[in-house]
Amino acid sequence: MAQHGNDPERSDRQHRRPTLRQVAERAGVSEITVSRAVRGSSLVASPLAGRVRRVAAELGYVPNRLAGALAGHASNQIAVILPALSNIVFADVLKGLETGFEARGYHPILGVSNYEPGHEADLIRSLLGWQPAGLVIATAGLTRQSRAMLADAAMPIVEIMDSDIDPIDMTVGLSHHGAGRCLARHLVARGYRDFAFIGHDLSRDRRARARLDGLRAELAVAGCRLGATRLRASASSVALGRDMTRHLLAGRRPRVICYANDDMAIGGVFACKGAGLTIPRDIAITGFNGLDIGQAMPAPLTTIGTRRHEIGRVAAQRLIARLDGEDPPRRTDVGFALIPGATS
Amino acid sequence: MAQHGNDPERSDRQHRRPTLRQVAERAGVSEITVSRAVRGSSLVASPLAGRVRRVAAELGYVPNRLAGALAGHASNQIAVILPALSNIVFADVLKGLETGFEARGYHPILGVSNYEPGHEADLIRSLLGWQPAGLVIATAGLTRQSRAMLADAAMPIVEIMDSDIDPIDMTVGLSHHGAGRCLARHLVARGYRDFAFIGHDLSRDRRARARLDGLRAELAVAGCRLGATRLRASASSVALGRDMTRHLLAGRRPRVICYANDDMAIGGVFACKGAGLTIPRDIAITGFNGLDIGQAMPAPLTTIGTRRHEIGRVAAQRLIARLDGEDPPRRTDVGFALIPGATS
DNA sequence: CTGTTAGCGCCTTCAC
DNA sequence: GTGAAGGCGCTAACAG
Repeated sequence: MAQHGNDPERSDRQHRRPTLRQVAERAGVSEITVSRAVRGSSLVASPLAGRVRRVAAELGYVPNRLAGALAGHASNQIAVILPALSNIVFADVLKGLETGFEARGYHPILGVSNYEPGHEADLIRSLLGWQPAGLVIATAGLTRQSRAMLADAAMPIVEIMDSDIDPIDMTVGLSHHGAGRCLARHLVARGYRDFAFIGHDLSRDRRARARLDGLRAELAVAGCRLGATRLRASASSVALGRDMTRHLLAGRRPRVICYANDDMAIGGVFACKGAGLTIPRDIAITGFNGLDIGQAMPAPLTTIGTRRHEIGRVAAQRLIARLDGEDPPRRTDVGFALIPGATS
Repeated sequence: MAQHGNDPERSDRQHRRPTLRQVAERAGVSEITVSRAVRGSSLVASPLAGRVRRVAAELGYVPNRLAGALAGHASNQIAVILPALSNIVFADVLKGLETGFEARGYHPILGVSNYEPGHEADLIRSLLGWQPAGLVIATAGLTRQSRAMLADAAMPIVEIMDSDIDPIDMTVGLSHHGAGRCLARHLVARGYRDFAFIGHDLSRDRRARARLDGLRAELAVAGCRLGATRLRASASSVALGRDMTRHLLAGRRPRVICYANDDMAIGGVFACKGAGLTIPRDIAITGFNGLDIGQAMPAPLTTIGTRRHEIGRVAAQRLIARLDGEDPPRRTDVGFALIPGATS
């Protein structure tokens, strides 16, 4: 009946997609043979496989992966939980993840925690329900419950961004505390002694907090003090960095201002220039991340370069390695690099 | 036997998660009752429902959504296909989508096409296999095949970013051609006559191409000509904008340089300043997108502001409306806004 | 190499 | 209100 491929029941966006059975009937073979042919199993004779695949293509057959994963105990979805998407950092990481996973046919299911541990817990529960093959998370602060769910999940888990933690399963990232210390040493070595800090809400962003702690610790070692430390409870941005810097400059001017990240530091550069200051003669400025834009400025920003895409790529690789039965390292430090720049 | 909740078979990350059946047995009811209780159906007496839910929680029961979606013909995943994640634009859109969907319990499954139509087609096929409840796509250039798959898919589809297209189902975006024309009119009205254009690879980015076409068309109307049009086949970035501008300035200097987007325009600002030019006295510069950083610069960028988060949010809303049986508009133009700035 | 049988875990439909 | 039967579409395991 469906001989001439013109099905009268085809009512626009309502008709059901063909299943294995339809293809099997049309090709005159069993369902399992179609299943094998479509998946490229070598258990089907080549000519037959070719014919079956042709029929499948004609019918526009698309395998139902829900059913496949349920029956085969193997989803190729990966849960990915990030704290934010508002700056380019996590977009870079996500791109790295996507690149690494995509090449092997895995697809990310995305959740964004907004740096809220409670919400993060909900996301974990919710995404685990899809029985993903693995989970990648840049934590916002795991609750006890979150930790229990992850410890219980029978799948590879990669905690990304921070290599200082003791991972539930694996971690890929860098030492934020170390990055803060590295920056401090650099600045002290250049002779700076009088520091201030400007950042966004660090109670939620633990990694930014670790950088500040590292900075402060190393300055203490050098006998310096971190002076004014201004934090504002809002998302980081260029405009915020600029405005907070203006306020800071209204008071006593420090010799160096360290910022929580490049975005804010760039705002700081604008504010200082606007105040008629020459960088780094009158004031030095540092950021964190090594964003393209900071390095493209007339005076490239002094900052710590991070390998965000690499973190994503390697995290994907580690997770896949585990799925392939290998035994990848529990902890991977992708490192960071001081970028001297010209603002200090 | 599992009386005291201490299962000896619990070998770290190997044990199977409890299913409806386990919960049912433990609670002394049928599976379907547990199913109903867990989903909050009113078909279960309150006290019973409470007890069942308590048992489920004790056992750490997490519903298998794969099975749920397969049996119930309703996944709550949404396929999202974007051309890139390398600049903040699509990260903003994705955040908007995530926000809109998350509130209703939908989760995005992400694919990135890298502006490759062939890859985009693969992604569509692949993601449709998960039987998502809907699909959101910022197209890279639909192939005939892609178009057929989408037209055939029995689900709401939102094509985002561009409102000029004739959508397969729905569209949410803005008129890029209109944005180009708007910018041209603004510049002509301010008396500019001598234009150049700098952009990245527009053969792949059709929307950027549409902006250029609109700009050119409107300039023609005003009797002006778009002079040097430099395009380079690589991803857009601040550094690329800066370098291409340096090259351009080595030749005849135009009165205005329009850039494909803000990133490149910011690079242009840096290059012009580096060349000792005063903006806008010696040369005017325009971008596209209205990024935070462009507006935080000492001289805010002349640009077209786009509502990226809004596009994502509204796209999610439209898609959900359709799932709720409503009849949302086929075409939604979220508009754009000329930002006069101080660089022209 | 190909096919048959028996589920995966859940939900719809229909009895009670 | 609660439950029993059957099936969603696919694949593992085994049979031929």
